[in-house]
Amino acid sequence: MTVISDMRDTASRRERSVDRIIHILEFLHGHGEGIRVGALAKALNAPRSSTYTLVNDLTQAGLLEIASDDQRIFFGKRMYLYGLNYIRENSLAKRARLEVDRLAKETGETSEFCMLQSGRYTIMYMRPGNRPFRISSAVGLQIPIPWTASGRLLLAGKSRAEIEELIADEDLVLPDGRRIAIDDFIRAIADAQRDGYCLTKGLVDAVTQCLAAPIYGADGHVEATICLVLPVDLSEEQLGALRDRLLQSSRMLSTQ
Amino acid sequence: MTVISDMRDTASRRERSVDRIIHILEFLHGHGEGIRVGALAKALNAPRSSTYTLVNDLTQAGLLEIASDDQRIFFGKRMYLYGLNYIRENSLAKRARLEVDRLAKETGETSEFCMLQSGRYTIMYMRPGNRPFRISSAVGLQIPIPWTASGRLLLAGKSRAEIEELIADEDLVLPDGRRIAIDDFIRAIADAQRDGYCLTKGLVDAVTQCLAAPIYGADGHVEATICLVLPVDLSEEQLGALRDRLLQSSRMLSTQ
DNA sequence: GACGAGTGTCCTGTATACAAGACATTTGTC
DNA sequence: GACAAATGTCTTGTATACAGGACACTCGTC
Repeated sequence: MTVISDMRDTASRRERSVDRIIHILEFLHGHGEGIRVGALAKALNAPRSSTYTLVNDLTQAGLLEIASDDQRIFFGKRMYLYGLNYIRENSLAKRARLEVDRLAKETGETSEFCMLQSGRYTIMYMRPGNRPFRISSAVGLQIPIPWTASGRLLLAGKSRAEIEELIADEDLVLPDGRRIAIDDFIRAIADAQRDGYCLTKGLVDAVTQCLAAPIYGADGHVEATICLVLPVDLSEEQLGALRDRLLQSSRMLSTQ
Repeated sequence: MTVISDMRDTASRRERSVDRIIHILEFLHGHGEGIRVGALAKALNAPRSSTYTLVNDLTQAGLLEIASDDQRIFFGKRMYLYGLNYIRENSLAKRARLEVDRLAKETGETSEFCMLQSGRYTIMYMRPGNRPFRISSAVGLQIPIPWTASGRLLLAGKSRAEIEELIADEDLVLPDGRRIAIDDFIRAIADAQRDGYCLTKGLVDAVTQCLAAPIYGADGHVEATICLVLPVDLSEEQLGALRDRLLQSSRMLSTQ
């Protein structure tokens, strides 16, 4: 039965609106900007009429909004408000947010709280430091796992096969065009697991290094990370002090 | 036809899952904390079996999460990530966020960006100031409109009937038990509209005053507000300077 | 001004998603 | 340890939500 249902052509069959909604939201998230309803239907390979009614319903509920100028639809105010509930009430997120604020204040450096969600790496919360840095507005965006120190920690404990399965080939290419060898990457994951932290230099850009520490869940696996975004030209002592402070936060958040 | 459909008993009829989903999310937002599936179904007067399948679908999609300890469901990570898209991409929200950060930095005072959504007042974004204040974590929560200076501006231009319609009776009662007379409230709205800003003292608590300025939309109505949360014991000059600075932000955000 | 491509709305038949209810477990209380 | 009140899963029939397609508009483009 499952075999048949898995095999049948998914292209054109009646679909529940729940699934349609989930697909719409996931598409918009990946797309990153507004899209007209017609184009949305085409992109999802969904019937136009159904898409129109669904989008209208979601828009009326405020989950989506239609740009008044070009009629493109995108996430709405309500979606934002609903989402805030998560970061406010979720136990780990709540504690992590406070700790990131504290860490940024004490060290003066940009601090972040990061997680993996369905194989994608995301900065969940960030507090900028005192340095006159470019403000990265990457909060909430999906970032290739190999680009980050946190990513190496989050994959700790996974087998080579799992890792290869999880990492898309193009994600191994850095913004400047360099390519990370998969063997180096897997070695870095093992190192990070052994050391209990991870430091990466000049990955996303040449002037920053990233120092990340794991946050362990109840079952002992790495549930999230907390990390510092630093300039590359720090002394060994400075870096060591920051690492000790970061590991303190890491332990604090790991112990339930 | 519409009359009949409006009149029929809404309690027990087949409902589309879109509507069920919207009701679930809206309920959770109002409820403010997790709830078991059974209780959710009862609260929404929805069939248990449908509620289970829907909640399971939404949980698998990450829009909802089930607390591992007591099986309560609440908003999930994905919902948060989707919501971040709004604040990142929405034109007004994007500009307002930057301006709030700038305002907080320049003045050293807690600054907020507020909106009305389906008759409820909400702090959309906040940046705390330098004062050792209690941090209000009311971002994203629904707050009674009469408790706030921004609320008075957001109702500008509405008729008495509309205002009475919009304000629930219990919302006129302040946290300390005092009750705002509806006539005073309506007068305050007119004053705020005339002055182009609004100052309220000791409404939510005795030691703070709130200074709010309107952000006008393309059609000339008050679309949002930007405001400062201040201690009550400021001098006239200090207050005047802050007001001028705030009105500058207000104009900046109003002009598309 | 004819044409193709797109948008948004409405109608209709039927495949199927939903509601109801049964069942096996778990949980808490006396 | 008996009982009531939950939870979570599964099956089934039928009311209806969805897909398809038609229609009337609005664009640009040649």
